[in-house]
Amino acid sequence: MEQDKVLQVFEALSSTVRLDAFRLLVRAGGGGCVAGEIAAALALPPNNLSFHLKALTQSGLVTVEQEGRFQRYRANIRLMLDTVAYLMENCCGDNPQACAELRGGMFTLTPIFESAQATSGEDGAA
Amino acid sequence: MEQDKVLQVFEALSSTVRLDAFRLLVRAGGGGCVAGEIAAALALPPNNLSFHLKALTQSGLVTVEQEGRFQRYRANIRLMLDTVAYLMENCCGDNPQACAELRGGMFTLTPIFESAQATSGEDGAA
DNA sequence: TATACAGTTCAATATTCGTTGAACTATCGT
DNA sequence: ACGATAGTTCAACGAATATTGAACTGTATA
Repeated sequence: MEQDKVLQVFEALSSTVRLDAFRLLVRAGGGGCVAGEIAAALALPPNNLSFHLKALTQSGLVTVEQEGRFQRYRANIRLMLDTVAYLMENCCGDNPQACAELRGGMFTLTPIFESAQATSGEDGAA
Repeated sequence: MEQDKVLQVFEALSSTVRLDAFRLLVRAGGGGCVAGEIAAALALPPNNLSFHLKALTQSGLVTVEQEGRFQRYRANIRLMLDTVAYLMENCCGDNPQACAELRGGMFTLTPIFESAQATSGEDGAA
């Protein structure tokens, strides 16, 4: 995963309306939501929502699919998890014990690392 | 976890220098880094770094501890994971099977939910 | 084809953010 | 106490962001 992409993701999530919209789509799951549903849920004028949805889409955090005259948006959970994996790369210099301590035993991140590095193939993988 | 806090976290991570600084601190683990080390690693003037470190600190993503005339910064991994948990709340309407599909089988998030809801005690948990 | 509906695009404005240089505070070594 | 080191704070300027209203594109329906 490139840093530019990661920055776009974080910037996308650093606005109230985009954060709300994304969380709504996360809750909606694979079914996603149509733009109008999001606008209603967030009580936003359509042009403003469109602006934010565009940012979310360009970041890759959401996908759009046309459905008649509707636009159906869906959360890209995978990208979000890849982003977290990017943040955690070489956490604690890859010392698992020190890392567990720092996390307060929250949950093991190892599966994230493995998956992320296998799929996004970071830098040295090639 | 409150939305305001989450927004601060994402805004903190949506700048190149803050993202770099945070990742450096993640790699450094519990030992953290002194401001000068970060400035050297990132090739930034101290006043500019100070500006960004302040934002990171205010978001809670990093902590500071004075050490003689140095300031030692450490990543708050826990907050970052809590933030991810906030994003994933009620993912796919809490349908684990649909959720696993959406994630592309990346890794199970259940431990995140449990931990996050147990500690931050969100809204409907009670 | 004409009308309504669903969303997007555009221009303008106000606000916020990031960088720079200068001055400042606090600590260490002598 | 003095100078040097480590960092922070402040003011100012340019760049980027968010919101609004108006006009626009495309799809459905009569």
